[in-house]
Amino acid sequence: MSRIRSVPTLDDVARVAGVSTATVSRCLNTPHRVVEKTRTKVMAAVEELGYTPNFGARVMAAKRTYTIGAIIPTMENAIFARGLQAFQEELHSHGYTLLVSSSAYRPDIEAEQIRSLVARGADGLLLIGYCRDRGLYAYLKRQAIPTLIAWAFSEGEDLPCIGFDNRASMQALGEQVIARGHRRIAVISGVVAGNDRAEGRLQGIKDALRVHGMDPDTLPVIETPYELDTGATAFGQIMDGPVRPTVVMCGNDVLAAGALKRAREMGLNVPEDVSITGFDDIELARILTPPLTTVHVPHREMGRRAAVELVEMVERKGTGSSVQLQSSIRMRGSLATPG
Amino acid sequence: MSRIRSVPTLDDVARVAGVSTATVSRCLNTPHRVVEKTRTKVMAAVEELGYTPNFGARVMAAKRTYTIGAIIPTMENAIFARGLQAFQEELHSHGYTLLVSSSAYRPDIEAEQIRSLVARGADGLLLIGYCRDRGLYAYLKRQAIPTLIAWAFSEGEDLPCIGFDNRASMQALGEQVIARGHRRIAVISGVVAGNDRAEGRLQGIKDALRVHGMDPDTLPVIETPYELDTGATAFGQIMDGPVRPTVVMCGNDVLAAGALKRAREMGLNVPEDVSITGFDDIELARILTPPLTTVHVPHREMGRRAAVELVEMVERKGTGSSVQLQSSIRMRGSLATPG
DNA sequence: CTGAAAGCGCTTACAG
DNA sequence: CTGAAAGCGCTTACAG
Repeated sequence: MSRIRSVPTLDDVARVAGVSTATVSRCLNTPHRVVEKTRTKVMAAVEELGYTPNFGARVMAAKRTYTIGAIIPTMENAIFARGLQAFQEELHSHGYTLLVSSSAYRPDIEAEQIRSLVARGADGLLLIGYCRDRGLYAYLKRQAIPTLIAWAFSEGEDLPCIGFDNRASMQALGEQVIARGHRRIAVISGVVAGNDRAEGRLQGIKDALRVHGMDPDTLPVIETPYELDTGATAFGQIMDGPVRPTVVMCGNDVLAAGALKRAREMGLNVPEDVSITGFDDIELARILTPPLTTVHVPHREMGRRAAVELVEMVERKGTGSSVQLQSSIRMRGSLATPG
Repeated sequence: MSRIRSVPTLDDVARVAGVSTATVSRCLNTPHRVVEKTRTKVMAAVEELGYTPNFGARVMAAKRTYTIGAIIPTMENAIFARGLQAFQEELHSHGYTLLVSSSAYRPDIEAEQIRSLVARGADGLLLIGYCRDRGLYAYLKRQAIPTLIAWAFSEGEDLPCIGFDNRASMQALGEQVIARGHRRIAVISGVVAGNDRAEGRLQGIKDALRVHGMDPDTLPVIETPYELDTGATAFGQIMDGPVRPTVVMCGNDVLAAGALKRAREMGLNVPEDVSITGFDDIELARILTPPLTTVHVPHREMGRRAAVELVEMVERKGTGSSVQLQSSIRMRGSLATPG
């Protein structure tokens, strides 16, 4: 069969340079172990042929890809964007390439993507949150692939994590809300099933109620995907209900932005008629009118440290250690004392 | 490298199942060509060992990855997020996996990532816009890797593209602005160097001026990266200048949002004191106060069709055809007739 | 410093 | 339907 010689191989380079493939390989990977004269010759051949190493072959022979895989629930809103960008920048400075996939919050797709990334020889993996099938963890363990969990912090898990305490953070915000005199509180939560961050945030609000002697079981909660429109719809439902709350606490800033939008459409003034709070402090929060009271999360810091930690795990073959970051409350115009 | 030893290979499966590696491979890739009984036996062994094919080896032997690579300039703001999500969904329905990298608008990083994705055996590539080194195009051609350009439309290029005419779209908006009576126009543009979309949009505004007999050379333009804060800063500079414009046209919605924010901080009312326009119609545009007049781009449609087109190119080995999509203007509260 | 050769884990004509 | 074997393109002990 006639071979199409359009893509040059190591062999071609070796032939053109008049050396062995071993020498070419050395020129590319450990240039200091080849004498200058040979190296010059080889590099000229590389240049002439426009040679690029075949990654698959390289991975197979060397068992090392300098690739880190990350799977995030969504690319659509800005929740993960900032942190991921910092993650990538830090990885890049250590010589690693980041490959990203988004699972659309679907566990089955996430599982598929994990396997795909592992099979592609990812040296390490970044995953969001803890909630997933036990089998998947067993798989990761068997493949012995360094894995770090981000955007969540929890003691006593098998895998190291880097993040903050979603529950305690939201509780702190809840207590501030109550301290300002709010008693009729409603919640627009993210979908809790399979999402430990959303679950934690919801529980945090309930914790705050308990602390103040209120009954968490009567708290009105609407669960909905993290989208502007669903946030708007949920807000409408709540405000059309029999008992209007004085504050609507949202599971994240995107939901809160949707709520704010609907409030405006309904002719309600925020915060005079109703207060609204968010979570994450994405850029959006500062440019809304009024700006959003929310929980600030150190996204960039989290991304950067996740990269440092994961590279450490990959290179030192260590098990990694968990890092807890602090969140903080940003008081802005969308929260006031109830009128 | 204890990791390597513990991961089961095709050989292990073959041994456990008592068949040849060829048969195991067939069970995995072309199951209908293996009798049921053998297949059951093999699949049991696969299950028992928790076998996952080594991707590198597979790529090398089969020359096919069912992977599409995409490199976008940024993940930080929502410009590409929606379209990319649709791209991924459509690819997934065709059995392909998407791998994404972000170049931070840096040509050197983009080049590196293109080579990395190609070396990793990507079956096809999605790139944003046309501006890049000729050598890179030569490389892609030599590697014979199907490549589609998105977010831009231009006739007579080597590679097929899917997108809209950035220049004509912005011209249309510019003409509307002028038709409303604006004569003192200022522009906050994205960085034009290496960004044909930003360049096209800027030219579009100048085209509009020409059509109305105005001099494009006296148009005040500030070029700045696509960020909220830079948009805000640029807006401040413009409004602190000697001649205040009646309208500030921005290169995209993110810049416009920043401008709007600074306007508020300066105590200026939009659109009474000054009008502001954007481009892209990302979600943000609708929730700002006032909502943004902008150019609507069919992001999801673009992403979806890009996927269809690229899969076609990969599977039919065709050269692909270009698709031009229509943008449209969204008139909202941020634009009014000058007071 | 350099080369011959084994091996990485898979797929796929080619026989049987 | 199934197996033996060549080959994909690279890396890396092992010799020399």
